[in-house]
Amino acid sequence: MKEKTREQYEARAKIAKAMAHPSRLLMLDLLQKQEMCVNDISEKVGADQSTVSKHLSILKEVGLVGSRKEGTLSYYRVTCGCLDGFFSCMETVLLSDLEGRKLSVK
Amino acid sequence: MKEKTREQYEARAKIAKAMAHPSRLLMLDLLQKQEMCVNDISEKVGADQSTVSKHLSILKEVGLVGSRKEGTLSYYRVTCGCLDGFFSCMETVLLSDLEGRKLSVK
DNA sequence: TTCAAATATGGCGAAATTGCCATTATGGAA
DNA sequence: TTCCATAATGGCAATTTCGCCATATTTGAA
Repeated sequence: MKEKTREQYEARAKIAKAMAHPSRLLMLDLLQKQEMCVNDISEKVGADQSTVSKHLSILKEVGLVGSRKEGTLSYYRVTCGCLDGFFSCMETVLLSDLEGRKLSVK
Repeated sequence: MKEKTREQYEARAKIAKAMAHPSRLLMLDLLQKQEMCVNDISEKVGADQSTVSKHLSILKEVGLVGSRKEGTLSYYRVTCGCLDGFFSCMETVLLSDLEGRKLSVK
């Protein structure tokens, strides 16, 4: 696989977009540790239930989380096992960025 | 490190946002292989020079790329070594998402 | 069926993002 | 200096995202 198509980059961008929000990153962190229902997530995140529900549908849309119904409750969970690598890379970038700034500010 | 602050999630979200665009993902792919100047990137990406320049400043802002000047040229390059993990995780998500859809469509 | 709890969806204004054009730096050559 | 090539920045309209309210929808209990 050498050259990638525009479609492939758009598909990737959708995933990055889904993660490009503080609340959704928090949700991913939570849902990676344990399955949770919307109301509990809403409390943890501190946003309206409808807002959280929409965030969850965005994450689900790109396949980062899955859900199951139990009565009137919807339980969400992270479905992919590679998020830790994702996050640790972000931390690496943040740290190296700090060092870079120290240098550039002189 | 147990609980993360909102600031930490916002910092991560900035990085995810920087990657949340097809052209910027393509640029990261290019600049990971080799250093390039703005004009060459512009041609490869197929967008205006000013557009590319702004994209690059977004990537640089969060520390994903660095630059050096040589005469009137600005050479950009990827500064973090963990992007491959990033991208392969995205591919994993995309693939598992496909399988999931096969099931859900019945 | 009627009611209540949990979740999903519609809608809307506010805020952010996007991409091009035009303009402004910046640096090398004549 | 002037001219030219490269890159960065301002500005602006179009598009997208965001978050809440209000309203559906769904499911179980009474």
